[in-house]
Amino acid sequence: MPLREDILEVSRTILVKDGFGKMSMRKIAKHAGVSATSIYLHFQNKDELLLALIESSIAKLALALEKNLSDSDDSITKLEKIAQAFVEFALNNPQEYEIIYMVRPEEMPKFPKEKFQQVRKIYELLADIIREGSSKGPLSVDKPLMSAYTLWAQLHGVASVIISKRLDTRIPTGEFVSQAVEHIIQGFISQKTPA
Amino acid sequence: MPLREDILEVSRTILVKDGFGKMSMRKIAKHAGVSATSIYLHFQNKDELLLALIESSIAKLALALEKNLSDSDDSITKLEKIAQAFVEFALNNPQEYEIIYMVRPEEMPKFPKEKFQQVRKIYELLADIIREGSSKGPLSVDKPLMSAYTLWAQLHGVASVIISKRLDTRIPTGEFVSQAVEHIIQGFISQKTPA
DNA sequence: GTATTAACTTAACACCGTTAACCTTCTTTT
DNA sequence: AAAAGAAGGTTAACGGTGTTAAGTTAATAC
Repeated sequence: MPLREDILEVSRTILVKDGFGKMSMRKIAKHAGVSATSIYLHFQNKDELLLALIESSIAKLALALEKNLSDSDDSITKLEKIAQAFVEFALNNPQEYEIIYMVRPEEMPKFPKEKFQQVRKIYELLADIIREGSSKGPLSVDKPLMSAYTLWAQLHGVASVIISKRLDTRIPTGEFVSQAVEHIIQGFISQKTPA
Repeated sequence: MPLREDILEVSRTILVKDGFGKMSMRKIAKHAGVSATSIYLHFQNKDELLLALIESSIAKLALALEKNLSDSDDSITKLEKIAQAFVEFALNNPQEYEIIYMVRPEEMPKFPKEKFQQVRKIYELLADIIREGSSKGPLSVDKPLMSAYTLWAQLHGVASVIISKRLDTRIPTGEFVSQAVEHIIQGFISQKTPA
């Protein structure tokens, strides 16, 4: 009785094991013990299936970030921990991270914007910390939401560079991550020099 | 008489116009007035063709960056200009930028590492500026090459977030880019607060 | 003038996402 | 109990993909 959830689970397994490129409808069907066309009874098309996978991966990422939040920490420590957790999640779950942030837009032309709402929760989480650190802490920031996006883009850059194997082999990954994360967080603390 | 160069040119046109996902061997062949299999006389497979395209796109990017270099500028201005040029190139040539930095590794399993050497020139260019600014300027950096990678990863993050349409619709792109770039460069100028 | 090589061809293989049409089986309605 | 419908499944097929094998044609080299 392979239903929606079974298909999703099988897909997730294949995605994590073989990556998005190898995740075909026929392969999913075979692993679910069902014909390929059956999937279309539960999902409109592959994009919709992918979307469902993205949603669950986003939830997983959000959870991983929140797990590293402690009320007793000051804003900077919070940012540091979250930044570290973000990159760690990406490196430990490259296939899932990839579909969250790296699937190319022209491959999913009708990607519904409202489904990305879930990701916004992550930005709002970042923005909240930044806002907190900005009011009663040492963070010098005037537009928290925009800064949250900047932070996120920076972290994404670090993660994606490693995942897509674009890091120079001379540079050790671990060292790069910790230096980059430290540098990025530092950028939020520093006083601006007047122009 | 479509030879290697002709195929490359046709491929480049299709890539820029329709994107990587739509760039099929058969389509290239049709536009080159040749059978699909002919391409395999000049390129081992699609990955190799793609690699050649990546190389030429990298050269184009390197040129775009160098064009914005002026000896009369101080290190910070140089970094600012290059950073701006980097993101601008990405946004103005999204398809080419995508294949340079966003093509997933599992789609090109046998990607020869030494071919990425060309990209290194770009890092070295960044590293040189950082090194210069570190010795006789206000940049506080101890590992120039690693810092170059950090800078590049951050810029890539900003570019890729926009190209892959992951930027919140509430945030205006232009403003985001300029604020993010400014913030990133600022991060290289700032004094480190002692741990 | 034979041999080699470069450039090309068609036919085919094994995949892909997706659709159409059809078949069960179980549940609900009359 | 009979009819209707929904839920879950099927096979066959369309048009696409990258790629390989085998064969052709034309020029160039000895």
